Amino acid sequence: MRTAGRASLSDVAALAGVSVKTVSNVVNHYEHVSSAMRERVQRALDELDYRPNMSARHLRGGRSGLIALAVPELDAPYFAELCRHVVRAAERRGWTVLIDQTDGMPERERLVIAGIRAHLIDGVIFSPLASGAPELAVRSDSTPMVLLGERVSGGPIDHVGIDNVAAARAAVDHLLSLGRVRVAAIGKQQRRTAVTARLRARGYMSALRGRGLASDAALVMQVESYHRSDGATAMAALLALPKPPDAVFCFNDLLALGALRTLLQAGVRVPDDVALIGFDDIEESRYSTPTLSTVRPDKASIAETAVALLAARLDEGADTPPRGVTEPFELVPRETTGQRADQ
Amino acid sequence: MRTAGRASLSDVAALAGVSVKTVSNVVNHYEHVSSAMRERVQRALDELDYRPNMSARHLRGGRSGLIALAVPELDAPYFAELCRHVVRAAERRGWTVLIDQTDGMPERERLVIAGIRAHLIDGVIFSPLASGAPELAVRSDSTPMVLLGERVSGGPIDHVGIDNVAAARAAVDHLLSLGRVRVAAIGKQQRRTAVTARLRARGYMSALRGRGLASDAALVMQVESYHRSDGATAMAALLALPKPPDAVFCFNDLLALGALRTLLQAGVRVPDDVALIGFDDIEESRYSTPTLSTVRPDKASIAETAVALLAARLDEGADTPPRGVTEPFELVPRETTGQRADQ
DNA sequence: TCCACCCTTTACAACGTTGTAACAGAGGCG
DNA sequence: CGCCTCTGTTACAACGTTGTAAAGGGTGGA
Repeated sequence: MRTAGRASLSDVAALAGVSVKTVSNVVNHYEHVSSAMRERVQRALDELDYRPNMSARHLRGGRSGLIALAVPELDAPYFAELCRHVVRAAERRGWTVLIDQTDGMPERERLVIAGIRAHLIDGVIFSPLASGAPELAVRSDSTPMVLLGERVSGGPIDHVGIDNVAAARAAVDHLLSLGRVRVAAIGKQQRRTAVTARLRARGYMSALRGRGLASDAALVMQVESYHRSDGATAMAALLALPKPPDAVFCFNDLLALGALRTLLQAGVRVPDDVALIGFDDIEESRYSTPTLSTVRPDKASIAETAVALLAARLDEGADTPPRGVTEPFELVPRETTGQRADQ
Repeated sequence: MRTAGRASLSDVAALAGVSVKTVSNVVNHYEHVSSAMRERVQRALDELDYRPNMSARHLRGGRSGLIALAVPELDAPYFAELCRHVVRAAERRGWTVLIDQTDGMPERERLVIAGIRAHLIDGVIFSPLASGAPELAVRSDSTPMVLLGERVSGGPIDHVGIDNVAAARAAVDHLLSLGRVRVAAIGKQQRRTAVTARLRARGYMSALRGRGLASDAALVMQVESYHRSDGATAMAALLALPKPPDAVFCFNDLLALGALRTLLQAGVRVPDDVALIGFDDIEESRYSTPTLSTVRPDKASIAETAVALLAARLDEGADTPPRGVTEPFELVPRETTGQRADQ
């Protein structure tokens, strides 16, 4: 037990006085091994503290037991929470997760799409930010990939996501149901590839139309990225308007929490003067004051489905048609839309 | 370019009509290859979209290019932010990071210590929660390991951390400098292995003594873990005391943000009635209302040092004496200790 | 008694890569 | 002209593992 885990099957075989294959059979719980032999080999295994060499197994067997999770930022709470679930779900299937952090940079995402880790990973779960259908369509690498987020139309790639239009509509409709009439939105994006932003914007417009309200372009704030600081800045701009909004829908919780900070600092009462709702239901939203209303996608379920799709794809090969799964979401009213404090 | 990345060196060699080793030489930019040959091989490489097989390289060369980061929880903001930095620092050295999530469970940490990933990773960066010196002392696996956190006395393991006693003392002293006289602490732990908690408690006591104040056991709150909910619960208990505190030092920011929620919900004014300070400086602390005073360890520097120590250990082997690095920290006063709003 | 079958163990090859050594050929020098 | 050195290319082996096939020995039925 003292020696380091550097012994190979042949070392163990030599010590036990048997063939390499017999040791391998014991390690892999092959059925037809006499119990005497099993015991003898096991003693040698223990004495040398044998650990299988994963690279050799992979080389022989073709699978590495590794999957990659490629996300923009690990420290964005939504992705941190998602990552936790993915690691757990992967673990249940005997997979280990390695991390690719793209920062949403086109070049980094291009590498993920091109399969920079081919021959290392069995598959990749990819949450694109800067890449859309065109970038994904030219993908030549054959490593199984599951996309998180929107469906890439026509692409042969499995994906899992939620109905962003419906979810955004539900959020905005919740604000409208409070009687608010000037509902702003924070989170519009310039980039062509920002599909999710576009869908949530569409849901926002749809909710307004549904109540017969005209939309006001001045109330739709564009942001560079989806951090607290972007939300804070956008909210400040909204407050500076001649006719500021009486409610704000933020495309994610971080934006909303940044906006909340600006509102409270400016002495605006939330929700009395301005109601607020976010998107993602990160843990933090349950502890802000006031607590943040939001839309909750089922992250555990998304993670589990993504890993399951990867597993299925791995078993089937690339021939079966791509699958798309839409996971449910839930409206979570809290104090920023007038809910009582009991969470 | 169409075909998937499944071609091997020998496929390329066959296409180019040369030996396998020549292709290998081209791939590895070996010096003595004629430019005509180089070009011919490159064409074949491109045509077949060759990607090196990492497992084969690892098997041959002994290194995998993978390191593990073993942390309790990825979705605790401190670890999420740290993880981001570790991934970046590793990337700079050509390493990929895979994640082990221990949940702070003894059994899971035992596996990390035992080297569950031996022969897969080149090294591991480990942030233990449930394991102390005894558990680490019996480590038999020889995979290089860098500990995040406290020094394991006498152990042969590199580590990087901060001076927790001094940092906690600085935090509490900051509260005392505001004239507070009943300073509570949230974050004490029962478990023997909770070294960090013990050191921060020691810093707390030391700061009180430094100002000639007696410590009151009723003001030191024990918690199960370091989540927002633990902080909220502990704060509620403190408020229920006959003589509640006028300041609270929380052993991390999450506890503090939970406590803050309880305070505000109870109508306590912060910092007027109760001042509050946390530890970690997670991004969230800059956006709560009021913003949270805290102690900032240099996470980027901790991550970089950890990876550098791993690299050094990998080059040197296990023979050189273990290194310990203490990274600096910084007191960050914000609104919960009366700082103005300009962050 | 012989053959067929099963149980147990083994030898061999192959996965893809690269270090080592070796080879052929060209050029320089005595 | 022969030896040496250098360039460019190659064959081979080995990293550790496991599937395949095959061998030795035993058992049971015909």
